[in-house]
Amino acid sequence: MAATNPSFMNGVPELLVLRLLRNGEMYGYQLVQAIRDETGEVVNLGEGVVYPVLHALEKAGAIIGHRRAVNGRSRIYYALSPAGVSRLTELTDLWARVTGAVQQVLVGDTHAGLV
Amino acid sequence: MAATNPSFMNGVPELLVLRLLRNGEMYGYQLVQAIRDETGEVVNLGEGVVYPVLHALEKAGAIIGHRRAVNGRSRIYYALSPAGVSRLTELTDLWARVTGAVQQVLVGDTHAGLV
DNA sequence: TTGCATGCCTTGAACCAATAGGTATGATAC
DNA sequence: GTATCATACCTATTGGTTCAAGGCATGCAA
Repeated sequence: MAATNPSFMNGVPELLVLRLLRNGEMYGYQLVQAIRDETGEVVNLGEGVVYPVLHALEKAGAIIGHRRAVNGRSRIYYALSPAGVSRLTELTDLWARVTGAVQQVLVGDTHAGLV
Repeated sequence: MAATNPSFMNGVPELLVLRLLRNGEMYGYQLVQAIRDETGEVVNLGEGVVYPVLHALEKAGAIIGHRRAVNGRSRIYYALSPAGVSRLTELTDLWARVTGAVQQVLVGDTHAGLV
């Protein structure tokens, strides 16, 4: 029973970060705000969530960070690698499968449909 | 990185159990199979997941268990309580909000729509 | 010079699914 | 008759992930 974010968040931060980076490189602080804004404040990830995700993704080779100075500020811009693209595809697919399966139960379609 | 079930499972077991019980009382072993069958085997929860969920829900007053003997077998049938019904409503709502928000990012609708 | 927004980061606790066990009964197969 | 399987219940432990709560530094405005 989290006060800030509802449950159902497992794996969502990674998916959202990858998806947003597909539109072009972004830096951590910017991702935090983009996620808050684009979800209409339904999902509000703290920096303590986003930065570890970025570091894990970079370590896994899914994204690549470049330090750059903008207006005297130091930012780390992250870009998707080919591995990151396929990871995104994989996660998007998984997301569709799981949400679809749950939705099926919620709607109450009592049939074991093939594929 | 779970080997069996994909990620995105946070809170899902509780939601599925509550939803299935809305159709009428069921027992643990039966719930395990129903979840596997009705999701087309996309979601496959072990008994080690379902039983703790049932115990937690009963402790919270969301469901009520009755031990009953059927064919010489002892089963504990669980039924939704009024508290369980509102918990189900709450979770269903949350599920819709979160999946909707994520979907919005996945599709790439860059607008902060109200409500 | 005080405060605030930006921008990066880590640590600790808490939660929850998943694994891997364990017990016991009835039915079926050898 | 006894070994095995499906049924039916249960718990302890592990591991992964989110989250809160900090800390550090810079630029700009009051």
